[in-house]
This record gives sequence, C-alpha cells and structure tokens, in this order.
Amino acid sequence: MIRFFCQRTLPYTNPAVHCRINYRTSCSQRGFSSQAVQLAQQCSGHAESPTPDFDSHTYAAMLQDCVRNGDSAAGTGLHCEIVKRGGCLDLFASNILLNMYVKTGLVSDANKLFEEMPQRNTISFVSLMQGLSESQRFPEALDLFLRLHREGHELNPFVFTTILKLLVRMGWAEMGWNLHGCIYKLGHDSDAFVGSALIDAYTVCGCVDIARHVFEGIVFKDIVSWTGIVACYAENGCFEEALEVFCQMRTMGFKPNNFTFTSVLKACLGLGSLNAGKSIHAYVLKSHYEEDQFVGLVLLDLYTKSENTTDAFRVFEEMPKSDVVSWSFMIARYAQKDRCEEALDLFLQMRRALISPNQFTCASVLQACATMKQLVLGKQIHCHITKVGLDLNVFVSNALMDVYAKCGKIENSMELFIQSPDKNDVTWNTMIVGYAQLGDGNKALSLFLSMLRFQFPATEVTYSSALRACASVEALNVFDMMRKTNCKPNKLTFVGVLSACSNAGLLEQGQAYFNSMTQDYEIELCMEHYTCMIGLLGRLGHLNKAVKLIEEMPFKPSVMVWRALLGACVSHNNVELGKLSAQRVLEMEPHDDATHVLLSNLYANAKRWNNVAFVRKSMKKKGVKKEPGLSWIENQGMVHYFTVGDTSHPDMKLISGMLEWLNMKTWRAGFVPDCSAVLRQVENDEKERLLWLHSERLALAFGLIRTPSRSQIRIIKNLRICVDCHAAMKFVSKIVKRDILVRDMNRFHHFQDGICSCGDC
DNA sequence: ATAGGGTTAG
Repeated sequence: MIRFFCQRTLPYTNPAVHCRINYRTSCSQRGFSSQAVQLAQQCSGHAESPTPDFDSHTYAAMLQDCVRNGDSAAGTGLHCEIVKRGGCLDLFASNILLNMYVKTGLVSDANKLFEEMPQRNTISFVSLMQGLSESQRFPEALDLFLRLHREGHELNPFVFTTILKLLVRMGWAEMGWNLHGCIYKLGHDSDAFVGSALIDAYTVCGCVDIARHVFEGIVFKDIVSWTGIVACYAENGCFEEALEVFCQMRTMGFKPNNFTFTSVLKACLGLGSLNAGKSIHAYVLKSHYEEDQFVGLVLLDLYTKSENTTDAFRVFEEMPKSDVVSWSFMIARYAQKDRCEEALDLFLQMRRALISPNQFTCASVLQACATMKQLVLGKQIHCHITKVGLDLNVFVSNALMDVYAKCGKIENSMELFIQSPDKNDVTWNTMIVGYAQLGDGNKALSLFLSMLRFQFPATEVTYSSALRACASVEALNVFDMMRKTNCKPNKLTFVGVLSACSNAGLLEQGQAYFNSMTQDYEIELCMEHYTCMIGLLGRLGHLNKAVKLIEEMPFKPSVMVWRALLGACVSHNNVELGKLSAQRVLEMEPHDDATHVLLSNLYANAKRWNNVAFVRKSMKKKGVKKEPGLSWIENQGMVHYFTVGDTSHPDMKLISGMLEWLNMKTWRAGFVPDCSAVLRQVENDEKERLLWLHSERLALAFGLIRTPSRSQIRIIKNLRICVDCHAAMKFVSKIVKRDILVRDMNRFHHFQDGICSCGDC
C-alpha cells in the first residue's frame, strides 16, 4: 500500500542535498515506478533503517518513471518524501515534477507548484499551459501565455504548438492568423509540429489554400503533417484533393495510420464513392487498423449511407464490442432510416452486452420509440435517463418529449418542456408539432407566439412547423410574420402554406403562392407542392384543372398525386376520372387496399353495384384484403380491442345498452346519420344499425361505462375514423360532457363539447 | 535531459 507521509501538496523548499545512490542506473531504466514507491516507503516506514539521500537528478529520474506509468500516487508520495527530507529540486527536476502533476491530471497541484517555483523557464510554462488546456481552464492557459511573453521567456516552437491547439480548442481558431506572422518571423513555420497545428487551425477556419501553403513550407514532413493536409481537404469539402494528396503521400513512401485512414475515408464518404471507400477499406485491413474505433465508425457511415447493410455489419462485428459509440451509431442509423424494429433490437442486444447507453444512444432509441409509438419502452428509458441524469441533455429531452407527444400524452411532453433547462429550436418545434398533430392548432400557435415573445430565435423550421401546425387562416398570418424576418421560406414552409390554402379552400391565394414560389423565392417545385395544389383544385371540384396541372408536371406524378385526385373524384362523384386515377395508383402499387376500397366506394355512391362486385372480386383474386378496422382503449392497465360488430367482450350487454342509449340521445339532439359510410346494398334502417356497430363506437361505449367519469376517453384506431362516427362522437362529447380523444391512422381528433380539433377537414 | 501536432454519433 502507498502511504502518504504528509499532506498531498507541499510548499516548494530549497535546502541542500547529497547523492548516495545512483538510482537512475539501478532501477529507473527498468521503468517501474513501483520501485520509486517502494523506495519512498522503505525510507519513511522504517525510521531505523538507513535512509539514503538523493540528489536532484535522481529524484528527476524517479519522477519521470511516475510520468511514464501515469502513477500519480507514487509521484505525489515521492514529492512528499522529498519535502519531508528537506530535499531540493533544481529547475530541471521541478519541471519534471510539474509535468508529473500535469500528466496525471492533478492540474491544481501543478498550478500551485508552478507558483511556488523560484525559477521558471519556457518549459515550465508550456507544461502548465498544456495541463490547463487539457482540463478546459482556457482563460488561465491564455493568461499564462501572455505572462510568458511579458516575462521575456523564449518563444520556441513548443510554445506555438501549444497555444495554437489551445486557440482551436477554445473555438478561437481565427486568432491563429495573428500568431502566424510572429511564427513566420521567428522561422518556426518550417517546424513540423507548428506547421501541423497551424494547418489544423486553418482547417477549422476553412482556409484551405493557406493550409496548403503552410504544408508546403514544412521542411521535414511527417505522417502527421500529411494527415493534417488530407484532413483539411476532407473537412472542407475538397474530396478529390484529399484523395490526390493521399496518393501523393503514398508515393513518397509514407504509411498511413488510423488518423490518416479516418480522414481519407471521410473524403470517400463525401464523394459518395463506395468503390474508393472499398479500396481504402482493403488497405485498412492490410495495415491492421480494422479494429480502430474511429476508422470503423467512418466505414460504418460509408456502408450504411449506401444501404450496404452486409458490409456495415461486417465492419461492426470487427470493431471492439465495448465501444458505446459504434452501437449508438448503428442504432441512430436504423432509427433515421425508419428501420425502427432493428434499432430497438440492436438496443436490446447492447443492453445484454452490458454496455450502458449514453445520451446519443438514448436520443436515438427514443426516436425509434416515437416512430413506433412504443410508450412502454419510452417510459423505461425515461426512468433510466432520469436515474443517470441524462434528462438534462437537450437532445435526449427533445426526443423524450416527442415520444410522449406521438403517443398522445402531450401533458407529459409539456412537463418536460417546462423543466428543460436549455431549450433549442427543436424543443419548441417538437411541442408545436406535437399540439398540431393532436389537432390543437390554437395551443400550437400560442406556443409559437410565446416563443417569439421570449425572443427565442425562430428558424425556418420553426416558422414552417408553426405554419403547418395551425388551422388555415392563422397559418397565412404566420407566413406573413415570417416574411418580415430574416428567415427565408423553404420548401417545407410552402408545403404548409399550400396545405393551409387547400384546407381552407382558398384557391386564388393558393395559386398565387404556388406561382410566387418559383418567381419570387426560387424554390424548386416538388411533388408535395403539386399534391397540395391538386388536392386544393380537387376539393373545390375543379377536376379538369387538376388534370391539366398533372399533365404540366415536370416529373412523373407520384402515387400521392393520383390518390389526391381519386379522393376528389370520390367526393365529387366523378366515376370516370376516379377510375383512371385508381388505375394509375394501382399500376404503381397493385396491392394497395385503400385504393381498392376508395374505388369501390366511388362505385357504391353511384349505385353501380356490378362494378362494386367487380372490384371486390379483383381484390380477392389479387389477395388484397382490406385491413380490418380495429379500435382499442386502455383501462386500468388492460387494453380492450374491438372489431366491427364484435360481440366477444365480456361487458357486451352493458355496451349494447349504452349504444342503444347513445343512439336515442343523439337522435333527439338532432343527429342525422350519414349512411354513405355504409357501402352495401341494404335498406337505410339497416345501414343505421350497422353504423352503430363500428369498432370505434364499441370502444367509446366501453369507455363511457368503465372509465372514471370526467377522465379523458382515449381511443386508438388503426384506420381512419369514419365520417359518421366522427359526427356522432361530436354529439356524444356534448351530451355526456366528456373529453374524447381518438387517434386514427392520420391524426388525433380531440372532441370537446360538440367540436372536434380537426375542424372537420 | 524536462515541454509541443492530426480522428468519435444528433
């Protein structure tokens, strides 16, 4: 055991010493600081045993051993022993002692020692600056540089490399410019270390040409300087040049290392050249750098970006499995690519490998949870991150807010939003979009307004999401506000503007915005813009104009475009055009059940029962099945599922009674059933009866019977809510004075006192 | 003699 003889840090003292043992030749060269420790222990532990005195050089050698082994305990112990014996250290030995404190991370001790030293030289300053810089104490490090200069110590290349690195770390790389002149005048720019540090500073500033100039001026270029210039090109988008320099380097006989490979692979990634990447990968394998985590990560990036999953996994398998970064990266990629199940699976594997997730991992897994509406896993991760304090990370808390919002628990999101210590634009966006998806345009809009009131800098994305969040007319107001700022409307902004016009049926304005996109804003028209316009024209019954616009499109209309037209044809009973649109959709997606159903609805509205039967038959032939409607509701930790006409629920008698009562009450309140939702050739009475058996109404009835009064009733449906059920829910919410929330395939419907948040659109 | 340079995911 190491014994501490006195307090860890001691004042610097200066008595005389004698040397008895040449410690350096006895054990220092074997490189064991334990020898130093033993010696120190021996001397102090047994007062009666002979205690040799050492000279400054011997202490220096012992301390140097501690540095080599990173042994702070031995080093500190030795310092104590030196002081106890009244030993004296010369400048050389004190510098090593100082460096011992710096290298073992005891920067405050180093600082104290530095101040107590009777003399200092450039080396003392550089050592301490390095330590302060490593431990992020930037202002102190910078002060030290000024002091060095003021006290007239030599400005050697070591000073400049250290100060340049410090500036880059502080984010003040531009200050490198000021130093460059001084460096040049002193002739230090030919030094490989100073040159590399300069190249790095210029890389950060984006000054590629000057970096190249510095590189050319380095007299003895080594692998680090070569890597520096490759990295400079790769980081600044000059990917071809990066590869070129890399080849040049090889012809000069330099062997790339893991740093070099990382940079050159980034260049391949930037070029999008899988082939170049693969040949570098082969070189990586030949040089045995495949286990390097940095190299591995860029390779993962390269292969996952080009959808090359097999190779990506091969690389992943070769990387050290203890590395949380590679796991998180893979999980993030899957989550971004909407392969959420794989993301979650990988997360579970990672947990099994006993690797604890960090903020990156949590943010990515939560993203996957949000997409999959995995509330349960989301809550588990919430517990974990609260326990380890990751909830303070803005990315994590944003992702968590999104999970709750997407799962319909917006109050939880709001709670996190309020607690969130440093909000960014994504934080606000998440809430705004969250309320918008819930159908609560007013809350979304007021949140957006308070964001402006707090003078939180709104970005294009914020304006765009606020605009898409609220109901039509307000959206156009938001757009006006945006035009008064420096934020430039983008593609997404106009998707919001146009869909607002579409929702409100504002044809003239919609058309004006549509035209101004190319004329005034130089925004390329994309499929979504056309889809909105076709929806707008179709909604107002201008079916021919919609067709004309489709013909004018500069690219092949997507399925969405034809679906929009088909929808318009269904509501305006245009059978021929509807048939054509459905055909177009089915050419691209022959097994799309929704289109078959819409087409059959179209025929049913026109009472063309033969055609209805034909569509049904062709669905059967192709094996296309309409996804059965399913609604579910949670109560006391149990989930209750209902299908249309379902009689299997144990509470069925009560549910039927409730439905009967609702039927009567809504009828008395003036509710007129819309039988168009029943596409069967039966009498109207029968149609009305069938409507009351829809899955969402069964779930509603159950909710009214079993959930606590005044609580919100939450129903989830896998398809879109039917028109008649939507109307009925509005009446019911008023009659029973309950909040009803229906999450259907598309959006939330929040029924309150006879009104739905979706504005019936 | 002792001090110095280049790479991780939203």
